[in-house]
Amino acid sequence: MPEPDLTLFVRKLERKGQLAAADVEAILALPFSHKSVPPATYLVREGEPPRNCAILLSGFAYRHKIVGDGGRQIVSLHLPGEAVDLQNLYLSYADHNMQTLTQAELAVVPMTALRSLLDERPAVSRAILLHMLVEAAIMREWVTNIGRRDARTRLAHLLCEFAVRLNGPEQTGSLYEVPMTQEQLGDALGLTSVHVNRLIRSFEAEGLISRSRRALRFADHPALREVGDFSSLYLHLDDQLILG
Amino acid sequence: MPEPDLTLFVRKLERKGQLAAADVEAILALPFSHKSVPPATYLVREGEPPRNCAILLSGFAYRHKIVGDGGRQIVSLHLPGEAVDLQNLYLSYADHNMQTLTQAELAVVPMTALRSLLDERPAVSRAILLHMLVEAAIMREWVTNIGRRDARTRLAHLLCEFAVRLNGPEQTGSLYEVPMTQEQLGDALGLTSVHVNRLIRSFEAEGLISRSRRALRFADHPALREVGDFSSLYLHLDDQLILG
DNA sequence: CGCCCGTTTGAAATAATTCAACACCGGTGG
DNA sequence: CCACCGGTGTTGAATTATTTCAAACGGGCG
Repeated sequence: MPEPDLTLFVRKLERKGQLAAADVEAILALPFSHKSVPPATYLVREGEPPRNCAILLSGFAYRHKIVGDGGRQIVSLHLPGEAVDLQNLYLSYADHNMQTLTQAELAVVPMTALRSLLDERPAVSRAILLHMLVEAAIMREWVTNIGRRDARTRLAHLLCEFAVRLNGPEQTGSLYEVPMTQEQLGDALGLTSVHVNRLIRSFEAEGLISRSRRALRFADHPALREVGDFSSLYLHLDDQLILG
Repeated sequence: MPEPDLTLFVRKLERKGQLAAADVEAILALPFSHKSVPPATYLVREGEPPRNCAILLSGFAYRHKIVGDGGRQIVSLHLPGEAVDLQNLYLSYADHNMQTLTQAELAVVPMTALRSLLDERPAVSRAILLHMLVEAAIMREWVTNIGRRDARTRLAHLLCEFAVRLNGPEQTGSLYEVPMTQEQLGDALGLTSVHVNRLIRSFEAEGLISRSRRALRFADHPALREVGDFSSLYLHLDDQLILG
């Protein structure tokens, strides 16, 4: 196993805003401890004060909230390379839970180190801010997806988003693994697992997707985009940091 | 009419993070043009590159997206004192629309001026970042509200949120005006205006609220919070900026 | 006065949930 | 090696929340 480090995280930030060599070094010099955790590990619990910020070196994670009647809503999904607790950076307690979806490798960075990095390096601060803006844009799309699209469209939309975030915009017909159970998909979409199941089966019956165990293939990618009312603009993939 | 200025905006930022006198001065020195606009004025349109950032001196605004079948989803509401285009600060085009809800007074600040302010003043940058974190927290709650609560709970929740954001946490039984039509409420909640109407009437019949024209009184505030599964924690009202 | 936008109400239609049972699959222990 | 187990996926039938369609009402404003 390679010595774990933060290069993946740096690369994600660099893709957005241009960082000077000194900025990159400062990030890589961040103190962290390495951790490997099983699926369904809690990284943050609602109500906790955030002491650390976990960066996903590998594996997937999700953010969720529990409502009064026990229902669960997944509010975001996180891919390898993402810093998972940035949302708590300056807040005194977490308003949501964060849990791993799969087995995952983490770099756990003390919040204080992160905060002083941001104070000292405006370029890093801008890059992080831009990253948060994109996260917010994704959340706006989720609100829209859940609020105003029917179940079929909603699911197709999420599948498209996931594929694009994972493989970039041009993964026509590609194979990928959705690391979620149908119940988790339901919790992300505001649907029941039963209904998600029926929708998946009908996508399959219509030849939009094909499956083998948990892996999923976009049999007809353009059609699925169409069904999902999907456009990747909100992901701001090509957005570069605007300066001045 | 008083000479318009940015003190309300400053005060909102100050409530969160402590700003030095020099920071406050720098914000107040921001160049802006003053504008008074009627209800339903578009401040930003999806696809536009953001050149300016409007700050609401008075009046309300909302952010929304349009889906394929013509449906509209309101993704956030904005109160006087809020900077409305911060979400586009570093993005090259807007992924949503921004529209005034009521008649409004605006301070229109050039994006470039705002960006250089942030570069020069880390404290302001932190305060803005904290403000964005709170906005994100609200959006997580909206996703949860729309995705996992039934229509009745959902509406009660939104009414509670609005009351607290407007008047602070202790406005028991207070009178306030919801500046939205029932159709707009529906678009914010992922419901139809017809259904919103029925819910409002039933709240009224149960003595939870009372109305006179557009104004609304929380006749039984604790009960409405209960119905709405509402807790104000996610608004992070008492959160102070954490340093170091 | 009359018009228009927003509200109100009812009845019929439908999308999605609920409940319940069963099948499948990979993993574990006998 | 097989048997069993728990979690996940699959399917059907009945129920329900919400939408749709349509019509009427009300009040503020030109």
